[in-house]
Amino acid sequence: MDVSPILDPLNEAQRDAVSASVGNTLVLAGAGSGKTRVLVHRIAWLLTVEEATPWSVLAVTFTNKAAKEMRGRIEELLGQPIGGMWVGTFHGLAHRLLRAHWKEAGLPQSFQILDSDDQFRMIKRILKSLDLDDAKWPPRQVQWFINGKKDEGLRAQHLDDGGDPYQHQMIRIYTEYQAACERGGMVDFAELLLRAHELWRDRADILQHYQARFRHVLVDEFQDTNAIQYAWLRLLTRGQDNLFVVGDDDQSIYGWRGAQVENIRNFEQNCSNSRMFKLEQNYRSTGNILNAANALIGNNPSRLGKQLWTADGEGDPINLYSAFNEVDEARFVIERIRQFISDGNSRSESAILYRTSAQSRIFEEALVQSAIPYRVYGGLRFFERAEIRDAMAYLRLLNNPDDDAAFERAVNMPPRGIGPKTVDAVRAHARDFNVSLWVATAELLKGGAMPRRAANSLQGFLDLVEELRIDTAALDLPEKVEQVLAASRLPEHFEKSRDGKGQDRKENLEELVNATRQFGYEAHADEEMDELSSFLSHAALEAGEAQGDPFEDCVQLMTLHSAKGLEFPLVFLVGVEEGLFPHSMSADDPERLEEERRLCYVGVTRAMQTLYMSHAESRRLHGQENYPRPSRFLREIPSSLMREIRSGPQVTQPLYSKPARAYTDESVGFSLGQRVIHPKFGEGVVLNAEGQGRSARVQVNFETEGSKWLVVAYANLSPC
DNA sequence: GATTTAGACATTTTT
DNA sequence: TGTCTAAATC
Repeated sequence: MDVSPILDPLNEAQRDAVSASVGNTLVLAGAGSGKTRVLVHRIAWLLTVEEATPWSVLAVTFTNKAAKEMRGRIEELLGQPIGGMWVGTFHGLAHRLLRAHWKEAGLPQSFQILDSDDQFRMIKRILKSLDLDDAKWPPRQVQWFINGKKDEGLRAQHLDDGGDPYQHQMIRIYTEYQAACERGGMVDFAELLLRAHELWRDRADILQHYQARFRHVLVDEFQDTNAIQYAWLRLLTRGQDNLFVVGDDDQSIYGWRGAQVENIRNFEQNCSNSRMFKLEQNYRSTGNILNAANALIGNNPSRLGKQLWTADGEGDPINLYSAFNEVDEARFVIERIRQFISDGNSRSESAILYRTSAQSRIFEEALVQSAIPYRVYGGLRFFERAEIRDAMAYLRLLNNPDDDAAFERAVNMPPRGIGPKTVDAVRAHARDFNVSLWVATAELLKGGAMPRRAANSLQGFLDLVEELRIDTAALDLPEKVEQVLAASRLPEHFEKSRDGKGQDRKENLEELVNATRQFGYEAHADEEMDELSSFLSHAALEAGEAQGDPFEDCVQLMTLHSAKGLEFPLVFLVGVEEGLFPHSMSADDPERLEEERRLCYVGVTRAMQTLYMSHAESRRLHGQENYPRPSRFLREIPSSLMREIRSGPQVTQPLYSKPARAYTDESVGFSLGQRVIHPKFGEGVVLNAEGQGRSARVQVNFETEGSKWLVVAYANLSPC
């Protein structure tokens, strides 16, 4: 058998991992070391050398994008489709299991997926029905609590309040929420995983079937698994030693949402007969960038340990820019990007990475001003748009009239004279008789106690949905959607709204028809669901691409979290300041501080050729002027790898933020932005000056001591 | 039922 | 300081 296409493109470490005998295997894959490649080639190896059938392979990822990429690359390598293989996200695969075993999982056959927004609204409704003030019990916090518990595999009945009234109330809300989900046949994201786990845990026969089927289980980004995902994998592979996982403990940046680094750190202790392979050769970045990354991450005490290296050259040093303030920082970055572009590079080869999404605004303004196209990652995605959700609500009602979330959304959208009072009456009836909003409406109308106007509107709504269901029953999906849209009158409603977005919204609705057509072309035949339910699940599980034309050549703006897995020739890591990065919310806890450092490591290793890091001496945050010190992460990178870029005095002038002011105040003797040294406080930058003669004072931002006002006559400052 | 205004609040996000 | 939500008003 010729295995050369599988092994030849690999380096030695990769080859060892790919060709390892079947057994529990951990591949510790550093940034840019060919992680996906190993996974893909390993599967190809199993299918050829180990003679595994596609049927016997399960490969799990976290995002739909990663799943799609993996499938595509395997098929490309093998030159044939891999039909029977299960490749998907944890949630997608759990969903598939639950569809196949809905009865055993205790779900109605027509169960619906509740996405985050539906879940949020559902929680708000529960709070209202429990008569709880949502100022005191913020729905976001409740959502966080419930999902957190589910991610740990805990149901409300497992929880103990320990006498704490806060916990007690949260558990009560959790209980009510779960009951409401069950009444409506709703399953939220975390519930998918939890149910799938319980299914296998409680039904030995079903578990055995899958254990017998999946002889090979592979996991991508293993450091991001949470407790329930891990438990699910352990059940499936129990006693089989067939778990092959790839990940990097140094890139674990989702601890805050339940990911457990311990899963990868303790892999060898937890799994029998396990081996570890380290991939340390990096194919992405220059030597200087890797050395910086290695030095930085070396400050984290608890690691599995690994050193990235490259066979290529050292490259340029890392550029460090100390901006006067955040405006100057943006100005500097955009200026460098402009140069980069005029040197003949494309805009999409450059990226601006920041810790918090609020930081994007100032860069966007500067880019707009320079007329440079850009794209911000992580906005609203297609199926999250209000108009799309409105239209989907009608489709959901066709599928299942008891879908309360859909009912609430559609009942007065477009407005048809069903106000909050009317809806409240329906809600009250639904609660009292423990029925869905749809049934409650029908009952109220039959009772005849409704005011005439409201009754007419409600009847009209019920009739509309009912007629649509009958009329479109035989149509295929795109036609169905087209007819539903027309009957809902949503397009007209958006069209006549004149907030400038009306046309866009109407076009998005047309795009929805396209999406259903596209969906029809893709293979979803193996599922035993009708086309509409299948599409609804798809919409919930895969929210689609974010806005923005991905084909246009744009400067890329994103948070460090969303940059994981990407690479760019030119990277700007901005706002590298204490309080912002590491973020003040993480500063007190050593574990979270380590995660911040890993985040910085992720950021640094995104850069292929050139990396700029910048911090500002002064930054406006929440309307307040701050004088942050440079981040400790900057000090953790050896200065021999860095090149400081000093701005000339002409650029220290804040461009638009402050009224023009003299640079050099002769009476003070120092200029703004100038670097000075103080015998006790060390080096710093002059931020501000006031007064004259003996009372003249300057504000200096010291690297170690922070910002201080000093009287020039006594301070013994000297330029440096 | 749309538009205006006041108030809260401000890590990171995929499914 | 800017954004988002909810109440208040036309």
